[in-house]
Amino acid sequence: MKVLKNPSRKETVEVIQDAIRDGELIILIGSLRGDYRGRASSKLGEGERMVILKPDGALLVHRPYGHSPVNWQPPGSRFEVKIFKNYILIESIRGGPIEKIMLLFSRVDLIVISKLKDEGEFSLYVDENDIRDSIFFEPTLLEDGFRVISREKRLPTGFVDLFGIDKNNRLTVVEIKKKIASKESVIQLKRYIDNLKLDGESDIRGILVASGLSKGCQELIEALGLEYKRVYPKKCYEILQRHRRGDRQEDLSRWLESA
Amino acid sequence: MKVLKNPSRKETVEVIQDAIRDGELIILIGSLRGDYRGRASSKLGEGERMVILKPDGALLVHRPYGHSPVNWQPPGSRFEVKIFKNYILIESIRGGPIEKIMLLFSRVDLIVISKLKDEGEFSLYVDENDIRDSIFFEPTLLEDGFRVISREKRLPTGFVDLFGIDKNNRLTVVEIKKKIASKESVIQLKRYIDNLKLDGESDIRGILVASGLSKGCQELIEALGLEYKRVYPKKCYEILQRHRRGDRQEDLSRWLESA
DNA sequence: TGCTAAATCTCGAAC
DNA sequence: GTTCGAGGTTTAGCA
Repeated sequence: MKVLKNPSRKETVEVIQDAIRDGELIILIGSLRGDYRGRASSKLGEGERMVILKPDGALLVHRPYGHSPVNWQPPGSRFEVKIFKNYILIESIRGGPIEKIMLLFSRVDLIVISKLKDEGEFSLYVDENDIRDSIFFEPTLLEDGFRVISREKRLPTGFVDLFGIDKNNRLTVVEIKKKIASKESVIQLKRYIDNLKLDGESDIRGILVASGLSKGCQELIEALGLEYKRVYPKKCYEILQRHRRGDRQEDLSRWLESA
Repeated sequence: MKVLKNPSRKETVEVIQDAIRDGELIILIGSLRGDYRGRASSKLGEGERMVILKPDGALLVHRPYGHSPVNWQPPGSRFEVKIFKNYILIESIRGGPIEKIMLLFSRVDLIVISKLKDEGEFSLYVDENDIRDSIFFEPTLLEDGFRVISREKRLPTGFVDLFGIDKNNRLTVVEIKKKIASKESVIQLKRYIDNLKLDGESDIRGILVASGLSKGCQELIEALGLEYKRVYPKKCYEILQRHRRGDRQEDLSRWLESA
């Protein structure tokens, strides 16, 4: 971690160039003007802002207010830093579509250089239980006329996520995957159905529920006489909010332990 | 500008609370976990990130990569900072829709507090000169059959943006505003026309060009016998791109002088 | 205030 | 690499 207050122009350029080479995050605070040319075009007059240069090439210019950066460049862009007259000039060039941002600092008040190590997992929260429960609460999410018999039904080869009856009174087995379902999931669903058939049931539907299918899954599903139903995490979450309104007491200590 | 390296927990809380009260921008670098509940729900595991708290209530959690913040809160949210066990806890609550972010810092490496003064103008696509030039290049943008006589014609009371002749050979004065035109603009246009009438001209059209009118302007325009033509910044930009293709050579020095 | 349409949308996955 | 779809989309413009 390196912090420089009121650095000289020479210092500024050197430190930034070094940091870019070393893959570090750079934060600048100072007074600058901005110019952008690309898909659109914009001009930004002189003012005090913070500028972030990320190791992956992303660039952000943030004013002291607002959610969104006033100017930016996506990851993959290339930085150039140099002294231009009495200014520090930072350019960011993107390759396709060709776009260019120029930032002209009349003053740099602060530079922060920092190598951030961030491997924490991020999950937009809908896990398989949530999807299962949202179908339980609103079966039309899966199909009109579907009725749930049980959640988490035990079979010799594992647990069936959902077990129910469709509007034509056919037994239906539902396998749920959070994101993209693999062929493995399809085969597992088939295995459950075969299991139940050995138990004497004959006419059983199998539905794979997921927010997507990996390559070749659709063909396999059809070949095995199964079905696929896409569900949207966002929609599931909305259903859960409607039905779980009461019991959503968040406990900070529990979060601490779980994470 | 205040910079604290490896502040104590007590120090951290105090400094942040003071900065929030004083309407300052806060930058934090440290290791943290995050939790979000609202329209959706997300969990973010431990990792090193930068967190920005803006005076207007906006919150941004940025990983060392990517354009978008991994967690955020829009302006208008309320911050709370406190010590929780061995952690620093920052909460941000939004009022509608009700959303909440919890950030749990296991370590704060750096705090930067800064009052940024930023009144620079931001213009996307075009400024008034650009609109004027795009009408010059493609007069049909204003009206079929319109011909430009001069840009920036001087009058006793100021500069007329555009001066020309319409398809019926009537003299036409054009006043250009970039965004929403105010009543002041309408009155100014009327003043120009009265000026020209004193010079002997009798039949003069006045057209106000803008991308919108403020409340009550339309009535005033009609009352004074003037006209309004809406132009779209994006459309102007496309016209300029077509006509300025050759001389788009950007000259840094010129930018410096113009801004 | 609530809806609709555009965005320098971004981001990720499929083709 | 290009295209397509979803998003805590965000944001601006209007009714």
